Amino acid sequence: MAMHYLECIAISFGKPNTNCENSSYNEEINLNSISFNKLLFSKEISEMNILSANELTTLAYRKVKEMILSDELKPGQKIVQDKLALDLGISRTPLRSALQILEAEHLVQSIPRRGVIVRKISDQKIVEIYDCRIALECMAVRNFIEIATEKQILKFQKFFKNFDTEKPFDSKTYQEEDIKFHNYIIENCGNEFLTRLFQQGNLVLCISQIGLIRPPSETLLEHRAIIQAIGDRDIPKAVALAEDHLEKSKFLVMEKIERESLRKQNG
Amino acid sequence: MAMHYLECIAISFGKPNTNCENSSYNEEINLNSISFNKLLFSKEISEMNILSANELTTLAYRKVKEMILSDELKPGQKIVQDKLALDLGISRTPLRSALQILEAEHLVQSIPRRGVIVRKISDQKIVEIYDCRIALECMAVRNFIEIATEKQILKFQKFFKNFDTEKPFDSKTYQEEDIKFHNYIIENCGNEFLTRLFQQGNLVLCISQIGLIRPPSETLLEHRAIIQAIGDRDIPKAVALAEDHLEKSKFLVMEKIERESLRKQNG
DNA sequence: ATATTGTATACGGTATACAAAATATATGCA
DNA sequence: TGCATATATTTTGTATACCGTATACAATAT
Repeated sequence: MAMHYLECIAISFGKPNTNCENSSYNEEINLNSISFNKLLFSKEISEMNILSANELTTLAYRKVKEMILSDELKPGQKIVQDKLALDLGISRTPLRSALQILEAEHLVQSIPRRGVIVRKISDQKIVEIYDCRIALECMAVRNFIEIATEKQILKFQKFFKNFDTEKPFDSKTYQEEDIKFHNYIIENCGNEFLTRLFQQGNLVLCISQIGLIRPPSETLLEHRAIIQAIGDRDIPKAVALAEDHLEKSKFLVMEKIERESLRKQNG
Repeated sequence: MAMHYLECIAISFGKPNTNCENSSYNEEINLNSISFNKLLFSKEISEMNILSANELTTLAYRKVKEMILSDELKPGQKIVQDKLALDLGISRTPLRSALQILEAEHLVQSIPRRGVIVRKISDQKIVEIYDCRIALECMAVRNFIEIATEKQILKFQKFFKNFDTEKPFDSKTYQEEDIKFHNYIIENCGNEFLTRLFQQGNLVLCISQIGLIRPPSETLLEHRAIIQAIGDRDIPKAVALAEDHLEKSKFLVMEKIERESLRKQNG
């Protein structure tokens, strides 16, 4: 049963005289018309070079994702495709494509013949995500130290330079820096698959959605300590610090769950 | 700028008198008409309760995924949507939806206005996936031992019961058992997010695609040792064994990369 | 007053139609 | 014959139409 589409091997891709010559097809696309939420969509974390540029699909994907992560579309809320498509100025087809992707990312749930609703990221899920991050980021720190060039280390040491415990700073900017900091390690540890896994599962973004878990005064010192240990290429110390850093935030979320569980019991 | 679709909160879901009463919407759907590749699509690993039952989309998703993982659709090959849709007996719309999902899973790459091609999973990627699996599965083993009930342990100890080093056995069946074994730990360690991450990233399936890396005679003993250690609830030992088990396979793939790299240099 | 059934409407899922783009083919010219 | 340009064909991406199902609401029965 030889299927006839098996014959259509792609041999002519990347030919000269196309607008894709000599470039990776993973290149990102720019849709300047959309104004991004800087925090949630900082270049490092979600230019989503995973995705291709089905222009309107990409537009819808980004916009809807932004709406979900910024709580403009609320958990449990049903997304009425006609209305949302109208609002975005596109037809339902690309919107539905975008929703398929968001469903694969688990940000949205499709119920057959009912529609698509926004998923809720429970605190329990946040704890679970933290456990995954701890496992993966510790691995990333280890590998990063092993393979990082001096140049990479130097660039890494620039993180949080502009933040000072003395004078107050914008917490949104701080959170953005936090995201970039963690992503830098992930993206430079020599494991491309890891980067993709983080993007696919929104491991960083999902947690960021609930805002800062601990005050910068606390985490800034930890970040600095991690930077120091990595600069010294002290693997055991860096891994321990990174683990502790995430573990502490996770613990706070666990405490919150505990508190709310007790409150429920006591009425 | 209050958007009008914000008002359409889904409140009436799960009403009685519908055919969805009292049931989770995550329930799986059965499309008996499709014959699955048992190995690649064993119930445990990919009934994909993540996905909703857009019936034809789901059908296309499964079928195309199976075709990719079984090498019926080969890496680099272009998927001509018209032809494939015709072959599957559906229109391009649900096929395209399926391809969107597969792209999010990175099994396929979409190039704007050119088409969709099947991605190649390089040996280098396999190594990267192994690193992620080592980090995550060690965490899973630890948590599984901590929370597993006696019943779960007992069920777990049944794995590989029917395999004997003395008499030969079907390697496909063995690989299937291997997949189930690893998935059992992942799915019972109390971290639902982890399960999803494995499904989303195809962490187990991608590696299985290249077939058995080491002979069962070797891995069977390791599997048994892990089972033993978990049965004893010996966390350090179990984690060490699990890590070693994966690390050994990873090492073989790394050696293969090395060999091929040398062969290339020497012509 | 409450429950039940029937009907209207809204909405989701799929197929199809159409336009834009890319690839393949043909034509003309050196 | 070989290359450049023009034309035809294929194929993708988007919009829209259609159909079936789910929900809402009203009318009727209990």
